[in-house]
Amino acid sequence: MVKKVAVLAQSASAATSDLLGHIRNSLSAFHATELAIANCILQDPVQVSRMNISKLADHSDTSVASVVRFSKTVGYKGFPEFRMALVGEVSRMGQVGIDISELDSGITVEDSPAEIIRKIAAADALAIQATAQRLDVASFSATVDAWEKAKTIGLFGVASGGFVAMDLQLKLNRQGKNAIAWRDSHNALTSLSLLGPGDALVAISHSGTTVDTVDVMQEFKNRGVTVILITNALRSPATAVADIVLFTSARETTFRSGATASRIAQLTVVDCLCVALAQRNWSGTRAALDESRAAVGSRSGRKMVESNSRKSDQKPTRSRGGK
Amino acid sequence: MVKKVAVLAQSASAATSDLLGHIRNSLSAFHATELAIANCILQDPVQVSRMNISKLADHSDTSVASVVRFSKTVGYKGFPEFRMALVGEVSRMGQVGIDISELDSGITVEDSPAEIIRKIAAADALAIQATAQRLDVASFSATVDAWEKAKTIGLFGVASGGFVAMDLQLKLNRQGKNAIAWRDSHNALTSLSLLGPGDALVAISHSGTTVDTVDVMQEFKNRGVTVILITNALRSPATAVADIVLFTSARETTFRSGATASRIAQLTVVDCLCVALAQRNWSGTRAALDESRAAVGSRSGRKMVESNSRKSDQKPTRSRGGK
DNA sequence: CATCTGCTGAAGGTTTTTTTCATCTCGAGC
DNA sequence: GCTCGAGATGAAAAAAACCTTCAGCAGATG
Repeated sequence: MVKKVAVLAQSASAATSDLLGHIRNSLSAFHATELAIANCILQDPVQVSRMNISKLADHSDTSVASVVRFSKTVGYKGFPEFRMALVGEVSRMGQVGIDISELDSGITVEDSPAEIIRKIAAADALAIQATAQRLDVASFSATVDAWEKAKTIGLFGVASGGFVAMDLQLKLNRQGKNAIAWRDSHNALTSLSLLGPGDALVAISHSGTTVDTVDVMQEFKNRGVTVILITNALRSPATAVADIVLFTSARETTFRSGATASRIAQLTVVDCLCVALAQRNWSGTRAALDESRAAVGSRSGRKMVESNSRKSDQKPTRSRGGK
Repeated sequence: MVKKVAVLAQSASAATSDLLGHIRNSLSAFHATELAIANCILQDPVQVSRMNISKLADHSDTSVASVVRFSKTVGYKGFPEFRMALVGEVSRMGQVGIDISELDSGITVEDSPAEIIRKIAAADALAIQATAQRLDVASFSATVDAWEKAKTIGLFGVASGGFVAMDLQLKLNRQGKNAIAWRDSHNALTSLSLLGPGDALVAISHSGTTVDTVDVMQEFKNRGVTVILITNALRSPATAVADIVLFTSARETTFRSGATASRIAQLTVVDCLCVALAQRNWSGTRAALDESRAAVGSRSGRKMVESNSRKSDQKPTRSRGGK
């Protein structure tokens, strides 16, 4: 009787990931051989999903080793995993037909308001699910470790990434964790001495190419700070510098100004991290939360019916009693 | 070396047929070991789709050989083919939707990191979809009308709602639309005269009960400004004041500090609005977007190559990021 | 009770995938 | 222009996954 209790994670929502879109997005970051492989895949995903590694290497005029490397680059443990993902994608495409490719076409001038809402919501929801599915659990845990260890956490992001950074500061402070958000490199570098070895810096950059962000990351890294990067780009100057990289998987559609889907994905990641951190030290967190809530409550005055305040008092439900 | 000319027809049709149903139907025709395997698969197809042949043999207390035989019995050339079919099936199943019952259980202290990620992502994705579905198109269009007409748009939100407001300001400015975000009532009321009849104020409040927000809304309304509210609460002091209300549908789970799912829903709504606004005046928007993009572009290009050469130090932890 | 049929797992052979390592390319610095 | 080094690439060895063969065993049948 072999009782397998192994919590081999990543169970249910295994389904949604926009693999092909992600590859198409990253085309510019690929090398010659990677590009050849990527083109092969994009050109006929169905065929490729039926090939084994040597066939694909052959078909793309590269070597098996390169295919393995490619699989790893796009975020899988090896070729079989990659192929599974591709099979899933193809299978879904076959079922819904246009659903995913519809995102590519983006939004047109003739779309009705209802259409706009539907398409954007679909893109955003997909971004979240794809991000969650592809998020590397090891890097995720490493980040939480780093945060737990850090006396102070620095946060950096420009433009819309800055809002995520500020949001994160708010969340960490609420837990009683020391955190400071900077939104431009000058301020960040001026405060360089606030962080030191054992501390952590979180940089948020959709493209990973903003020069200010890379500069800040490098400077802090030189001081021995653990540098964590949240980005959507598989390979970029920023990923080269970072100690830990957390990837989001968002595809932008036309008509959308900045990196909105990406920011939503970033928020989700950040939220997951905060919850994981809170979970590590539940009693302490609860105390801090209660305090900050009390402080806000007294200001909110009259009609404090907020559902939050009720929920916070419950302990999280302990699920199973024994082991 | 007898090459079996496997029944290709089978595997082709398998792409669209109901594999799990097929197995369930055939349960009675199976032998002891086959039954064990079948049960394993039916019980948790998602897990099984991730196992290799020996894991599955182990998990079902049978042998590798039996699993191969089983795969052939169900109509495939071998185990890999069978597994691909299963992956496809699972992938399609997952597409249908998120298990809602899961959300109610919330997050427990024992949840693994992977669990946390999955649950939060599901909650967030659900919030987006629910919001999109329930969003009242009439109110939505009315908001866009109001924005189009307004010379200046005021934006107000406190705490995390403030970030959404600032984000929105960024997006509107990028389109060449005049918008100002305030994050506390004092500043907002000081700038009261910036808005007048024909202009619009957007207030963002998850609960709709924050007293500052209601005050600001009331003051602007008294000046003849069209007041738009984005909130999650069906009835609140704020909804009573607003001219137009856009509802988000986010459920918070335990263990989550603020209203994260709610904020993500707010962002989605805001993004839809911006796109709809942009659509009304596409050519003008595109010009503005191009301009702002050019301005940013010239800043982020230059140093890419230089930082590449620094890659020597350390690579980011990739998939196998052990300790 | 002997025999037959057909399921079963272990062992060994085959294919597929991963890792390692020597070679190559390209750009930076002198 | 030359040298040097970092990274990219493919060949081949090593590892893993998979399939086939074969002997053992249980239950049915004459």
